[in-house]
Amino acid sequence: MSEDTETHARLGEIGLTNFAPYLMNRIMGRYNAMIREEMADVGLTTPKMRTLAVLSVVEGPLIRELAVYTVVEQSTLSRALDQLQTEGLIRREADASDSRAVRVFLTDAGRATFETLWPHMATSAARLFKGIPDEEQRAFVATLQKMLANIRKHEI
Amino acid sequence: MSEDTETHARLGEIGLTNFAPYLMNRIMGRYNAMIREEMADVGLTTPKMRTLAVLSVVEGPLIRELAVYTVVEQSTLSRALDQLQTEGLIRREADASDSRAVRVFLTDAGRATFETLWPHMATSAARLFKGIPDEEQRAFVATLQKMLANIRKHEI
DNA sequence: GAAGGATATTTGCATTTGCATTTAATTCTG
DNA sequence: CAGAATTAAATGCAAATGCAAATATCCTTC
Repeated sequence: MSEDTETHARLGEIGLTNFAPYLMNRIMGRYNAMIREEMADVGLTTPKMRTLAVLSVVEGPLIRELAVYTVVEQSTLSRALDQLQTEGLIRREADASDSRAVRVFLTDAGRATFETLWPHMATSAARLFKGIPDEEQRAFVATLQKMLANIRKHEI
Repeated sequence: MSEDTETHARLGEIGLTNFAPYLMNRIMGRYNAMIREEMADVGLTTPKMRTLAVLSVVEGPLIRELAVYTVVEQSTLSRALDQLQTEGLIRREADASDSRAVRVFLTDAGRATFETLWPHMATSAARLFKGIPDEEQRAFVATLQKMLANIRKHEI
């Protein structure tokens, strides 16, 4: 099936505000900017903040897995981990069965730092959904999960 | 109303894959990466590609408006416009009533370039929604529009 | 109508980013 | 089991980014 020969409605016909990727970029652009401004005060960049968030939920992932979860380039992540390690918020640990691989863990200090961050993230997320009924929110998340399954490259 | 004292469910309780901002970042990370890889072949960066896309729909916006639409920092956009102008894809034009302001227009060459890009963008967008019924897609976009209204800082 | 403040864009500069490469270790194949 | 191919992570380096400052213009107010 050659997708090249498919015909698509023009963007002008759909309209920018009916084109889902446009809306999602606009929304996440603002959401991420809000979080970033708040985190900058505490000396955290987006990759560092996301690392803490994911590690609060996922125990000891490999660095390459963490790169997928955080949606951060592996080389960028590697450097973010250097900083977090220096600050004592995470620790790297060699994988038991594969000595190329490195697993990453939150330290107690890292977990404590994330606890102070999370309310800001949760508040921003709640603001996104203000005035949107629970049922609609659940349907929205369900659609997002299907979309991720459609597009993801990695099995995690 | 102090939001600082609100209590939020922990991220661990919600689960990463039920947290909408996480899902949206994962999805748009992959979507944007796919587009970026394809555009790199043609010498277009994300800011340049988005500029062409928005200009195909919005006639002669101010640069600061274009920055909002494209979700690109204004200084970054300014430099992207330099390149697009050099390549003959857009032109800047002084605003009639405010000589500080600059309006941006697609040239014929720019429009032609976008026409070749759009099928890729549309195909990637369609892939996101593969297997998702039309009705669900419409509901999803409607929710996105509400979310944008909730979070946007600018009146455009 | 002049001065002070606001706004639109560009530019200087230091930081961040990402691609490509390197290093190190593992797995596959004949 | 040797050697080739693959994989994980770190690093060198050029390019992209974003903040802050500069420049130019406009608006307000007295």
